[in-house]
Amino acid sequence: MTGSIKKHASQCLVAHGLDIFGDRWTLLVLRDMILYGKRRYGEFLEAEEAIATNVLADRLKRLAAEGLVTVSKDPDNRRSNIYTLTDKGLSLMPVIFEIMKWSAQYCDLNERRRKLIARLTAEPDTVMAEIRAREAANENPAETAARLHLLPR
Amino acid sequence: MTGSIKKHASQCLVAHGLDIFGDRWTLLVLRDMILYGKRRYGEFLEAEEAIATNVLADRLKRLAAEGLVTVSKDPDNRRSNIYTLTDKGLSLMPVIFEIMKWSAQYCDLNERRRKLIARLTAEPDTVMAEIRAREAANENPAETAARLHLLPR
DNA sequence: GGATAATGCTTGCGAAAGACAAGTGAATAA
DNA sequence: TTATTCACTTGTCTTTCGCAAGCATTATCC
Repeated sequence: MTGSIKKHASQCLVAHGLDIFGDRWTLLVLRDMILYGKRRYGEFLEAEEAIATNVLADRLKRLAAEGLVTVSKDPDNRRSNIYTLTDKGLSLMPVIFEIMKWSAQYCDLNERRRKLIARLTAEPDTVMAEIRAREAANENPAETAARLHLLPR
Repeated sequence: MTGSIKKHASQCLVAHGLDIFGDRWTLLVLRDMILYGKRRYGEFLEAEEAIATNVLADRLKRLAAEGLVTVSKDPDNRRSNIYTLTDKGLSLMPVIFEIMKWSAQYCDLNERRRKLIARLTAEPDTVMAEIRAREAANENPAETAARLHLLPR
């Protein structure tokens, strides 16, 4: 493993969360899975933030070790792993939504994003249900993002 | 400055938030301010997670640069700076609450904490209003934490 | 009023983690 | 059966972190 990231060994609930996803990359991988339905190594590499390959491999291992994702082989292509969100991973949706809502207060938003934020604010439970339904259905990323209006542009 | 932490230079709202508080320490400092009402360098050093002095100095500078806190001199002790949350800093309360609620799902909680989480879930707006009121009143940390039942034990 | 202590940092250094480029091995495609 | 794709791993360099020590300013003690 590339790194082992020292844990805070703290009783605090905030610190416990940060032990698991409090670094520069883990939440971005989870964002790709939750918002965009990405499930493959190569898909995560396409993100505009350009995570390094070794760091991505490390974070995926860690996410699996923490039980936020499960790993399986793609039955149609045995080179390819498929990373699937567990309930524990999906339950981070509210954290990600609140980060988005916070940022939205201090950024210029285009129409699309304004609508998305409005929806996350007005009916978060509906959005979460949609995302859970998509996970259950194994829909492909492009369709998903478009259908759920989660794309940034 | 100790570090300058490379930014993601991303359009994404999640990435934008992480550019500001997506490291191992920033949110813990904000937790100390928001939950416990801490306002001085020395108080932050007392946290059980034991932040390094240079990292703390760096994060406080950064928080000020991002407009999440303001810095002033303590009128009663001119050695001491006072770090005060701005509205932008206080508006991170929902993010911190959601992290706590997420962790709470996967940790054993004592009675005190269970009550706190129940309250954060049932009436977050009331808790946020109390915290804002405390900020406005400049109450001291020990009193605050006790009165608002925010202490971990 | 001079020594001592408290406070809030800064500095220096070794260690850990990250960024980048290149390489590897298994599976698939041509 | 050769080439290519995919998912990593490895190696090297740079950045950040952790720790101990030092320093400047203000306050306190005698």
